[in-house]
Amino acid sequence: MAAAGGKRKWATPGMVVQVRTRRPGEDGASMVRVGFTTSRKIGNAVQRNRARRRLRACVDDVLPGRVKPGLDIVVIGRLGTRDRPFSALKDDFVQCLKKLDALDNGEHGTQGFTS
RNA sequence: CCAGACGGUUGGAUGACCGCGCGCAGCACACCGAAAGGGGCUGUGGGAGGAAAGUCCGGGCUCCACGGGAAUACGGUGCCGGGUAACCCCCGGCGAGGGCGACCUUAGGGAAAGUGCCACAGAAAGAAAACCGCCUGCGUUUCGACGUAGGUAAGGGUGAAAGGGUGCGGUAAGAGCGCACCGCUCCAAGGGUAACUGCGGAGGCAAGGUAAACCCCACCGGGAGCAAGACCGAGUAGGGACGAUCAGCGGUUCGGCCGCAGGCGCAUUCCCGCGCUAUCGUCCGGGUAGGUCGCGUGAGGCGUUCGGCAACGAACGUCCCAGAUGAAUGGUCAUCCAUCGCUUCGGCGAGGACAGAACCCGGCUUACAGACCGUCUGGCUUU
RNA sequence: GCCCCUGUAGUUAAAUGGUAUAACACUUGAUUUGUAAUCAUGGAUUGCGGGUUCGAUUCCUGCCGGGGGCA
Repeated sequence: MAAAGGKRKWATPGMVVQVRTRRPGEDGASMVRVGFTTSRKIGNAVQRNRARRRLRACVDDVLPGRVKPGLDIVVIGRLGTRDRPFSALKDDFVQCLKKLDALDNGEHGTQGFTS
């Protein structure tokens, strides 16, 4: 919720991404946490689940080792999430991270993330 | 070959890698939690439907209520026979209606038990009825007709519907008044388990429609639903028991034991009455969050044989086949199979119907790209 | 998942089985120099599809949409 309320977000046809940097005092300062949101606009329960799974698969593909630690990321599904080709979906995600200045050029291992 | 009717099957296939939740086996950690309980890794097994949908019927199961029976009320069902655990379901038949036909549709008991309704129009909407018309008698007459007493349902007009239809005879005019044919009602041989059918006979024809209007008759029905229900069980706030301490006044057998006062509640004001009264500790019980079970061997699937026109039943063999709970089936790739578009006929591109289990079964209804199989009807052509 | 309620003009509501009615809003016209007010005027497949009936908003039935409740 804190991430969703923040100002840092970017939208593409495949998804909307919101980012928040955790304060030092919070738990898991070195981890990246990812949350997914799929609203009823997308369709019924099965269509929402499928959109959510596609987003999760996309994040699992892209994320490891490329994102600054200590971030909370919220990925929101849109109508396009269901039918968009997977490679385009990945491109969307990378573009979002770039625009939100979340990509990490240095060496950080993947400390794990929860969703 | 064209057009059509009915029934059934299927609901993309194979493989690879990475994931998801569940079962089983093994291993490890003592990781989360107060507890109940949950979790990690590895291997392995299987993981949506014919409608899983709508929640419209019928059951199982669970809790609640209930001594038995009957009646009433309310709700449902409603041709006959069969099937089934049961049904508003299914099968077979009957009647009625539709179609050239294959075939389809059908809430289809009772209208001489009673009540209601049938708007508008029309004279009249039900044991009826004379508006126009037709005919007869009498009276008047300006010879056109008018008045009056009757007869008459053939004609006109109204309506969804006007109390058989057509023709001939008959008559003052008419009329089942008589006759023929058709229809109808009643009796009824024979057939059929029955619904029903009906050889034959009788009757001049009565009894309009509506019961998905009230109703009558027969039969059936207790209520709620897995968010049912059962077990384990924090914290907080109530409840109970025990112990300790304190009180505005008085008493005291020194026990929160008794009385008074005060406060609060019994809708409100006064009087009376009734009930409860503070703090701390320990224990007990109900119960909430949370957790576990319920939860999948079942009216079960498949196959063969037998009985039955069929629905279905029986016997034998064989198989174990989803179980989530902020809720698992996904992602990517390759080859093929349908489909569509472009095509220089080599290919290229797009792209997969309706739809997603939530306690479980039997039905119904609704949605559905296509593909395949079988039976039958009508028409055309050829032999 | 289960259980209820509801659907009529643009909106809010009526209507014994018998021409779908009213208010507000809207369209068009009249009145006015113009506006308001006033007068006239038009607009509904009764959510959709079947059935019963001579006739259905009403009765029966199947779908569709909207709203509410149950731990």
